Amino acid sequence: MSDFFNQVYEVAKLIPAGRVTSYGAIAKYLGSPGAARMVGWAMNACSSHHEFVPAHRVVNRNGLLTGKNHFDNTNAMQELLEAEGLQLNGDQILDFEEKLWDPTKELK
DNA sequence: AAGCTGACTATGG
DNA sequence: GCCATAGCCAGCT
Repeated sequence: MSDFFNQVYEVAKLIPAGRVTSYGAIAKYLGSPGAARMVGWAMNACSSHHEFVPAHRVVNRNGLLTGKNHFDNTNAMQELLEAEGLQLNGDQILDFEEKLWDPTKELK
């Protein structure tokens, strides 16, 4: 498996509970701004990773749960987020900017 | 082996 | 403000 995927997983696992980040933010942190799709792809392949990856804490730049379709149950993602203290309006994360955890700012 | 695909994003009409 | 287009790059068929 490529290092890119591993790095995506590594960053994803660093996201604190109750916080979220965007695909683009991770891609940028990994040095490939614009490769947000690869981050999403990495999430899709996270089942091949040996450890748990909190893919539900990664959403698109609008705070929309675009990847919920890829969970076993389409409610699983929002339920997990709500269980972590996030407020959701359907697929939309409320106060997204407050909850946003940007690796390029928080880590570095 | 070559092309298609995708859980994104930014930009232009 | 919504639709179309173009970069992005690794895995899958």
